[in-house]
Amino acid sequence: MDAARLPGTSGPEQIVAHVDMDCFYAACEQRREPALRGEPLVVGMGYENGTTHGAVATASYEARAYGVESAMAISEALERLPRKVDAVEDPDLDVEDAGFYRPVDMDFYESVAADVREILHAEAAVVREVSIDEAYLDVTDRVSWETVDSWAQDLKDTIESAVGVVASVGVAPTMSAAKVASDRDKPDGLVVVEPGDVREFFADLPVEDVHGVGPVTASELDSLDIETAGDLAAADPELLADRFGERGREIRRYARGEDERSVTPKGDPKSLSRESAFTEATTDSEAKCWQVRTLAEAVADRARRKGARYQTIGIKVVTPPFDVNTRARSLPGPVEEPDLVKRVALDLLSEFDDDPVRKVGVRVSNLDFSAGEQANLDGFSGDTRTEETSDSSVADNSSERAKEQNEEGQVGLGTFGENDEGNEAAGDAVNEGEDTVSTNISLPPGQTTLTDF
DNA sequence: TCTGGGGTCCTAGGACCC
DNA sequence: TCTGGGGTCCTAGGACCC
Repeated sequence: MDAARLPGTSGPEQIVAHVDMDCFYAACEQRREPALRGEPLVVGMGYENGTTHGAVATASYEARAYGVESAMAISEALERLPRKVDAVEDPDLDVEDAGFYRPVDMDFYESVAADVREILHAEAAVVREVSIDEAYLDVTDRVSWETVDSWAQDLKDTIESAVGVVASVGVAPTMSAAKVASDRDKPDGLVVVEPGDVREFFADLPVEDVHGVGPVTASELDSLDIETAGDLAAADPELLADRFGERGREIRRYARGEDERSVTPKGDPKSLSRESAFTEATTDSEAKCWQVRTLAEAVADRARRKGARYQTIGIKVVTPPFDVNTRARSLPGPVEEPDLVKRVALDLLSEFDDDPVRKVGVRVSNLDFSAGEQANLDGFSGDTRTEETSDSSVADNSSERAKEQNEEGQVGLGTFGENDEGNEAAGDAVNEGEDTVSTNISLPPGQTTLTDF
C-alpha cells in the first residue's frame, strides 16, 4: 500500500474541470426571450409550434417539477404540463400550471456555445469539447488544489456575465470523477473532489451515475446485487469481464475513481449522419426515397464543408415497433461524391421497400480529412504514400519499410459524377427567417423523380 | 410510452489472404 | 481437398452519451 500513490491517478497528477451548462437549450431560449426566465419551459426536437409531435430535448427545472423529462414525447409532456396558450382558452386548465414550448433552434445554440468555448479556451491549455454544452478542461498548470475553488467560481461568473447562461463545474483528478462532480450540485453547482476523496465520493452514488453505465447495464448489475458505485468498485473484476467484456472492467475502474485518460482535444469526427422521423410509420416508398435523397444531400454537403471524404456510405431504417436496421457499403477508397451518397443510400434502402418505416437516416463514415493538407507537401513527412513521384524523399528515415509495399492506392471509381460542380444551389440559403425550422423534410414528396438515378 | 437527432466505441461473425 | 492458425477488413447490431 503505497500511501503516496492515490487511487485514480496512474499518470501524472491532473486537475480536471468538467463544465456542463445547465439546461442549455432552455437557457439559450431564456437569454433570447427574457420573459421565459423562471417559467416552465420545454424545448422540443421535431416539434413545431402548436403541434404535439416530437420529443423533449431540454426542460427547465420549473418544467421538470411537473414531471417533464428529457427524451419524453411532447404529447406526454403536454399532458403533464399544458401549453400556456391552451390553458388560457381552456377553462379546465389552470394557467398557473402551464408552460411554454419552443422548437429547437440549433444554429442559435451553436452561436451561444461558441461564446462559451471562447472563454473555456482562454481558461485552460487543453479543452475537450464533448458536446454542444459540455467540456473537459485540463487546468493542471493553471491552478492548484488550494486555488481551484475560486478559479472555478470565477469561471462560472465569467460565463454567466459574458454569455448569460449558467454552468455547473466539477473539479477532480480524473475525467470521470470531474464529470460526476459537475452533476452533483446542479444547477449552478460547483463541486471539487480532491485526490484523496475520490473513492469516498463515489461510494454511495447509484450505479447509473458511473460514466458508461446506462439503463441496460444498470439493470443487469442490479441482478447481481450491485446497486451503488461502491458495490461496483468492490465487485469481482473477472465476473464483470465475463458479463460485460472489457467494458465491465472499465466501469469498475471508474467506480473506483481510477481513470487513466488524460484530457485531449477532440479531433476529427469519425462519421457524419443525418436522420429524420416520419410523423407516423409509412410504407410509401416514394416518401422514403424522397427523404433519403434529402438526407443524403445534407450529409454530403456537411462532409464537403468539413473537408471530409468518405469511404463508407450507410443508412439506418427504423421499423415498428422500434427496430433499428443499419446497412452500409464501403468503397475502394475515400471519395467526395454527393451523387454516389444518394445512389448508394437509395440502393441500400431498396431492401426495405415493403416495410413500414418510421425513421430513416444516412451516414458517411471511414472519413478522410487528408485531402486538404496534401497541398503542402514535405511540410510533414506523413504517410501520404499515394504519391508515386516523391519517392526519393531523402530525409525521411522511416521510409525504409514503406518502400517494400508498392501499393497503388488510388482506386478506380472516378467515372461517376465528377462533372464539375454545377451546384451552389443547395448551400446555406437557410436562416434569418425566424423559425422556419430548417429541414422541413417531412413535406409530401411533390415530385417523385425516381428516375433521377 | 409509441422516442429526436447527433455521435462514440465495442463485439461478433464472415470473407479473404497468407 | 480438408486442415490449422492468424491477421485484417467489412458489416451489423448493441449500448451508451448528450
